[in-house]
Amino acid sequence: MDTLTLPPRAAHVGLAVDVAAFAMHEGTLHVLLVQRSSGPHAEVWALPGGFVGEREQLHEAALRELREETSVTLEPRHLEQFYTFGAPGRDPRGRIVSVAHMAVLPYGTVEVHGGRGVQDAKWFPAHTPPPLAFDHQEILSRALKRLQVRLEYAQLALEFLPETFTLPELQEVHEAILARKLDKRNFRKRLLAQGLLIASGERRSGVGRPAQLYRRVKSLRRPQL
Amino acid sequence: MDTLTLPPRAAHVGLAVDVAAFAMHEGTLHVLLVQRSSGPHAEVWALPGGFVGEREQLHEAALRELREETSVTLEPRHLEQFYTFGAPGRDPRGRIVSVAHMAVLPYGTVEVHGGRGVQDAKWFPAHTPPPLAFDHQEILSRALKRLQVRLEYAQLALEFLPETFTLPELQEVHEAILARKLDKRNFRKRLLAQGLLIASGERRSGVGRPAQLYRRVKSLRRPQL
DNA sequence: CAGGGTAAGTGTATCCATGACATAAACCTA
DNA sequence: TAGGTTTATGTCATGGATACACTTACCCTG
Repeated sequence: MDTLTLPPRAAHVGLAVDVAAFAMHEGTLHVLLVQRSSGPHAEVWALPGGFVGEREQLHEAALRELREETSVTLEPRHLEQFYTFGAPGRDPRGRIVSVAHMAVLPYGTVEVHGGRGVQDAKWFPAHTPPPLAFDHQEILSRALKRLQVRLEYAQLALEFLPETFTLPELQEVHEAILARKLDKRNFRKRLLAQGLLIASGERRSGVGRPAQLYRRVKSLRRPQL
Repeated sequence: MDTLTLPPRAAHVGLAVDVAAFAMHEGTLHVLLVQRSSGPHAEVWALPGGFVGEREQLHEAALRELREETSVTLEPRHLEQFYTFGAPGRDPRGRIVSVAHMAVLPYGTVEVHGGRGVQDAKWFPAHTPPPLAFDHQEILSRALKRLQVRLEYAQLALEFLPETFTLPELQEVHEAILARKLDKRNFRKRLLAQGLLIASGERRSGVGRPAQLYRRVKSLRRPQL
């Protein structure tokens, strides 16, 4: 019983991770997808993912697959396991169980190209993705729901933005995730009341009145990851 | 690519389930534990659990292990996957990843005895368990937290009780899970306002004024399981 | 059968968070 | 300098949560 001794019926269960990685792009929430080049569902778009190494943490596997398949180099600002999908038959190759993760990449991280085993990698609008391989549509739906829930704790929305940002920009992030419009005045009230933001120097010279720039406060308490 | 072809480095990852099963007993929240009879951590108490079969749903494996190891025959009123633990080294036998589940058993389900591979099975106070094998203390802590969160949706507390129950009994369940006292009047107000309970005939002749009996309303909408 | 013990049951006032809503201020450009 | 465009701001009504003390109903015992 010292080295691994599994019952024979359990020996062929494969363990994988899949990652729904989100980022803001032109005011819309986007999700990172890869186009499969081989295996089942070739040519079809799918969430980045793959098998977990023998000595690998689950979240490490998620990060590795994200980098290998999409050439995204930046560290995700947030990475969170949210559900494990294990229905028999979800993968035609055999019994494969996938620990699904939700990730947030900072604004503007959109330069991706296919890597190992995939022919392309691109951002798609998260609420209206193309047809997806396997049960990835369900995984994506659950990831979106989790993202929306996490938004209540409000810290997470900041991870989509650069270090300094305006309140309208932050509101745009919330609206893109929730897929609905919010009231400007109430949004400001609520966000500023939380005391997570501090103002700095003015900026944003575009059209109309310039907007105040904010940055996030030091970080009083860390949310449960 | 038709039969399972995994990269060699992933071949020896074992997939297991563990179950934190809760029930009310004498006014205290209890968790069901088994005493291991062999393997690592023999003699030590642990959450019921074991390996997932090749053609088995995850929640089916959880139910099966619960029955096999503890002789609990009743259906859990609630079963929910809540986190997957996969740190290398969490099990000395090798790389074993465990999909952890939280279950609620109805009130009074206390007749258990050890089954396959365990020498005993007993209920313990959930907030003050004995030393546990592997990382089961952490799994139990997370299960408790999830149970507390689910309490907000308030349906779940009813699953701990028999079909008819009094408001003080329901309050006792909430207090046992949250590990703090609640105000009687506010509790009634809140619970009755939800419209999930309907009164029936009076009863409960014990000491003091008799308490009104309630039962849960049909079930308007099913919570996400 | 009366009084004491015990637990169930009830109402009000306050506070805080949320949502609806319209106008003024700052900058840019033509 | 006038018009366009976007940021910024305050009030009122509503609903939910919290704090808090006394009355009612039944049982048991003397």
